[in-house]
Amino acid sequence: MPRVGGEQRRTTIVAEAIHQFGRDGYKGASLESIATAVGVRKQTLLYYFPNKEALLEACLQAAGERLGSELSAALEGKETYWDRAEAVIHGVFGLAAEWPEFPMFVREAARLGPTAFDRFADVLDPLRKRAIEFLQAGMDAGEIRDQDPAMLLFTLYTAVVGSLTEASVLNAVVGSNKGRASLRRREREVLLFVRAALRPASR
Amino acid sequence: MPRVGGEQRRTTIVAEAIHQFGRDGYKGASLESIATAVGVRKQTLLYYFPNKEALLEACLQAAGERLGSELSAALEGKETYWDRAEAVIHGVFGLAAEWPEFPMFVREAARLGPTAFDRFADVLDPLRKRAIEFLQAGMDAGEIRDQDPAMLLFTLYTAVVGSLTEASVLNAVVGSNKGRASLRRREREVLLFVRAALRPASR
DNA sequence: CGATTTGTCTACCGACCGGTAGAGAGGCAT
DNA sequence: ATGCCTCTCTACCGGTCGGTAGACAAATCG
Repeated sequence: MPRVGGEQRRTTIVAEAIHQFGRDGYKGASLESIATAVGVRKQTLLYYFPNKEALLEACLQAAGERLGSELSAALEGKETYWDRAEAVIHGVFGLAAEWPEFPMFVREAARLGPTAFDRFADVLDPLRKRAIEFLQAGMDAGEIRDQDPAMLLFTLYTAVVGSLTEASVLNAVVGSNKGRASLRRREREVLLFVRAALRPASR
Repeated sequence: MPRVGGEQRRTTIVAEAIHQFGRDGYKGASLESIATAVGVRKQTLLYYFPNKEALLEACLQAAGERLGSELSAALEGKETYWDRAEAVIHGVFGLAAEWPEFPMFVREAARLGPTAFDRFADVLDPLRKRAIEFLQAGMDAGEIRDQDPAMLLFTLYTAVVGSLTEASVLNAVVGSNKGRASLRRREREVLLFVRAALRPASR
């Protein structure tokens, strides 16, 4: 009976839960299989989290914080409009490379409805606000094509997350999407796409 | 005991199953609840489809055929590059307007893995091939920014489906996403975005 | 009209899932 | 050493799910 103890157990359980919630969906992932993967009995898991929903909320919180710190670090020192946009996209793709289940988990969180998703989005709200201000400023300066900045941010989100999560579609449309090479290719494609979409009408 | 009989029962069951698979996911939707919604017992449903997976396959087939015929009709008579691209996007948004669970079901199908998704994609393969040829021709003619046509098609897919399915994200980023007005707004945004992304570098 | 096919039902089963109750083992402070 | 707190476990429960067996009625056909 290995006694790993409090906080560490908690975080490994959350990490595994994010993995399985992302892979199998909230309903599809069972407490039993999450516990087994961690090397512990289901009841041990229920000692740390009173029920499945509480575990989900901990996962949402943790995922939000992780993405937030990742993006904050990526934005460090980036000044121009394009540098910052590229840093965000590159940061998300980097996170996806080392943690493939993360994008799938975020999408599952969105699927579960606004109540669940807000738990994730609230952590990122400062970044969201900054992003919208930044896009608006870029438009005012004529560096970015004029449009609704919030809708633009949403469209950018769907393009990035979509290209990270729709592996089956990629397979059907393009073929061969395994491994890091495909990920890099998709990142490049999204970067080109976004650059083209941000570019003002006449430059 | 109303005896609706063969084919009609089948199609109403498939329609309801697409609805619930899209809303609750494949695992989350139970045969019981699908049957009840149709107004029939679970065992009647199992009379038409030997098991849950067979029901899913019928749904994938039906969804593919429906989308295929929708898009074929939308493309009728459209000649220019932009007209055709716009017709496809407008067609998909139109289908989403009258059948809100359809995009969610497609995304769920993609989540279930390539095996399941291919059942849906195979029906659309002729359209996929035509789309890639069309994009390539547009690039050769200098009407569309030069890039990998297959990857471009994938990115367009993610932008359209994402903006139709990520309602929770839209809510968190923009606020107010209920009703047809929001759908029209998203269609307009996707159209602008895609137009900007397709536009050649110098015009 | 009787037989067969088609469609719907009741009854039930084994597996699994989320969650409860509570025992017991190691670490820590007194 | 004793007692307490933290952590992990075994045992079990009620509910749900996918699926089987088979009765039975309506439609169809000879």
